[in-house]
Amino acid sequence: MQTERQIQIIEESIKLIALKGIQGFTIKNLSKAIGISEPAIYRHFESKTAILVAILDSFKEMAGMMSSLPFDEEQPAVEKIAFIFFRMLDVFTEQPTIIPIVFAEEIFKNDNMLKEKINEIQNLNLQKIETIIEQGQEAGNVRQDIDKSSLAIIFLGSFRLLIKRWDLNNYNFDLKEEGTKLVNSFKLIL
Amino acid sequence: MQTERQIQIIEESIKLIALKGIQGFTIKNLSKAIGISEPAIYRHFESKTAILVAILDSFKEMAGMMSSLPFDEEQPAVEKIAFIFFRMLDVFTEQPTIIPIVFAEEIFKNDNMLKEKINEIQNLNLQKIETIIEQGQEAGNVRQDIDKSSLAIIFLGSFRLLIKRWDLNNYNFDLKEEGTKLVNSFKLIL
DNA sequence: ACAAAGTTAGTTAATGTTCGCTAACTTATG
DNA sequence: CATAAGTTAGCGAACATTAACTAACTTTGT
Repeated sequence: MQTERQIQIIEESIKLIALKGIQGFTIKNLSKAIGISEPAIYRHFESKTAILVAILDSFKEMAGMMSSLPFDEEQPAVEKIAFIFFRMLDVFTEQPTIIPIVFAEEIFKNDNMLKEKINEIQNLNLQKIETIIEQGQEAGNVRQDIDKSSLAIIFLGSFRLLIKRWDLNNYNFDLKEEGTKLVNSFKLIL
Repeated sequence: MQTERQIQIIEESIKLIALKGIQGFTIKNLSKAIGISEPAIYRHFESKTAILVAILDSFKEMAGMMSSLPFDEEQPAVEKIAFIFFRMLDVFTEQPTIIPIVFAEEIFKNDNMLKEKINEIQNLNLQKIETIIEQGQEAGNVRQDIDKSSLAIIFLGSFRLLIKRWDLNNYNFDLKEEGTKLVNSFKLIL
């Protein structure tokens, strides 16, 4: 369980990284953002790395929730995939600060444990989509001339690029609109 | 024009960033990798930022070359796009160290000028592909029910994800093989 | 009921290390 | 002999973290 202060530290850390990059994520900047002294941070996390671990764990939890959505098996793959992506669009529009972290694995290249965690999260998402496509191909509602793994990479990859561009261009277009356009393209492709 | 030493510094910097992340890119690490003292670096670049600028400029030059390939106008869009992606596959297999930099804009979030440069490079690539698709749609050899911008994002996005995964998984699969598979899927989609 | 003991969450001051970078000097080269 | 390219020594600033202490609560023993 996390205390209120711990949650606050995690949230401010995410904001800091989103805004200033991993190099701007210092205990000094963090404590300033929260309004307590630097050593006070260490009453709630034993190290800076521990904060990063907590951030990634919260992301993993989120990814886990996303990938364990209880779908009606009868539903065509197109619908399931559209549902997942729309859900993600909601999450990112509500909390745009997580984008640079979720999609920037290189940030954690320093630490092997963190790198592993990021990789796990990515695989979780990719596999979920692959499974849905597989089921669709078996049920005959998804084209079979393209491999399920290729289709999964195509969907997730293009979705990631769209979201990253939205972030990089200071949210200057309507993500939900463009996202819907993209997902509709997915429907035409499947 | 760049001296031999400057080129060496740029190359070692890229390697360092690829291996240790932006936080591992320090003048100390750099000078150690090259085998000279720290102040000697400053005989060749006036600051650390100047090195990063030189790196991005070399990438931009590369992207410019890629996007100014003289295509036979008669050629169908599929062929042009396949050609570009195969070319990129070659570049990345030869120099895998550039991957984490080319595809990790967040690294440069600190500095606005660097951020701009990265954005420019990305737009260059995206626009080139969009133009090719547009020509293909006009010539009637590309489907018209999906917007050219969506198609461009789909191709570039999935390609990026594939390459990033190759990097993140320590090059443990055959990139050219998987890349060819993906490009063949593009052909089926177009 | 109440004082002693312990916990929590903060403070200021200071630790050793690393950062990018500079000054002053030396060596190698044409 | 002048210039380019290196050296050693050291700068101030920032880094993550620790030490020592304190005020405000909570728990415990009688």
